[in-house]
Amino acid sequence: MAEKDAVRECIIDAAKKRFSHFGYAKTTMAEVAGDCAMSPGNLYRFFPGKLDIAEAIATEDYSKHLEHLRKLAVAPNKNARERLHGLLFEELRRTYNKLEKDPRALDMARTISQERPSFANWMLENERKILVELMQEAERRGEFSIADKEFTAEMVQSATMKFRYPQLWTKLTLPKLERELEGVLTLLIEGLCPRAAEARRAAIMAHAAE
Amino acid sequence: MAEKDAVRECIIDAAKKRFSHFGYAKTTMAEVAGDCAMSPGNLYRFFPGKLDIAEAIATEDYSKHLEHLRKLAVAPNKNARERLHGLLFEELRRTYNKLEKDPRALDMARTISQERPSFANWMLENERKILVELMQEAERRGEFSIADKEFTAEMVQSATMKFRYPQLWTKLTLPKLERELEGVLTLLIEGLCPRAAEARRAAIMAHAAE
DNA sequence: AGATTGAACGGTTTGTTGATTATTCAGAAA
DNA sequence: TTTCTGAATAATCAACAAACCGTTCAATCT
Repeated sequence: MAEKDAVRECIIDAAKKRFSHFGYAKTTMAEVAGDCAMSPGNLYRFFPGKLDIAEAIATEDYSKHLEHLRKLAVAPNKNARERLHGLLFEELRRTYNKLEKDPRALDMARTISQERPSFANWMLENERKILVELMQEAERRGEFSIADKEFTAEMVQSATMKFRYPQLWTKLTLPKLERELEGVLTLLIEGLCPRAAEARRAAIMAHAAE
Repeated sequence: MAEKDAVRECIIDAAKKRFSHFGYAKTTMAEVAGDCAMSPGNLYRFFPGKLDIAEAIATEDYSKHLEHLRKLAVAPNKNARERLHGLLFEELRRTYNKLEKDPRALDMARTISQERPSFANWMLENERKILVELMQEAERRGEFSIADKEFTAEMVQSATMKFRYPQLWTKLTLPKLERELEGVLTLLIEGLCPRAAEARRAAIMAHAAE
């Protein structure tokens, strides 16, 4: 079984290299098999298909990212706004940098989420869970008190959708995107009503004074 | 000159019928010219090109919509939240219905905003102006008091982007979209901070009592 | 038997050719 | 002269064939 895992790893490694160098579409199963000194047919004893290799690569990478996000969501030395800021900005920057460093990654990402909508959904769900964790932590600390956290998390995702899909960026630079995300974040935290903001500031000061 | 305008109108009418019946791509300039009893070459004395005919049709239709939105933005018998609600929901419903009634409209819309990004930009700008009007009216009535209205309008558009692009709806039904927009709207108005919502309610009651 | 191969199959992509169409413009019509 | 035409042009599209590639599986090897 350890042997089998090693072979899986070899396949993933070879595919990772070829996908990022030539792109998902331009990489053939025969090539990946060749890199691992096996026949194309044999790949199918380890993965159901080409897309599953890509999914495995994406999952591996994404899991690390998720753990990072989870830490940001409950960082002890930051208040709720700072934690949400950290979360959303980390996600924007990761996507932006990945895209800039390797434009081929976009093709692969698009193929996966087109062919396997459940995968894209799973990512959103994970991030939503982290948002819920953030809000629970905020409640524990008396920062926010949100009745339906799951629903609110969904709404936060909806409102920040623009920053998750590079197709919607239309040649915007990272600083412009960051400025816009900062604005949306402020709106989400404080709302449009001005007295709300005043009340919030008062609440923070009261909390700091005690 | 009145003569010329009549011919323009004839061309627009003929194109409108053909575009909505057969689609933008499947309609030829020769056909539109034939409908107006003229040669294809002659169309170019009235419009620089095919896309400009489509743009004229879209502009005409959109202008009516804009006027409607403008009325909603300053409706005297509604408070700021209701006006914003009316605005955003009207926009969502218009897009949804237009799309459901005539899926060909999407092709034309996509072609225009792909080939003429400035047109899509112009529409966003117009709607942003209306949002600013709404906020100015709100300030006049003591409902909101927003420092940088232009920027805030941009942020509201950013946060509600999902509801403006059918490509992002992924098989969602209108009721689901409306429920989601309602949630985002609440978030935008009240913010995540709970004391803000309380303060807002208090402010409304104080305003009603005076 | 279980693991592995590689030829065979069917679906997709690619490349090519012919037709269609937006646009132009020299000249006919008014 | 001004208005309009319709053939000419160049660009795009559609259709078809060939090549390619993911996937399967009967045959081979260990």
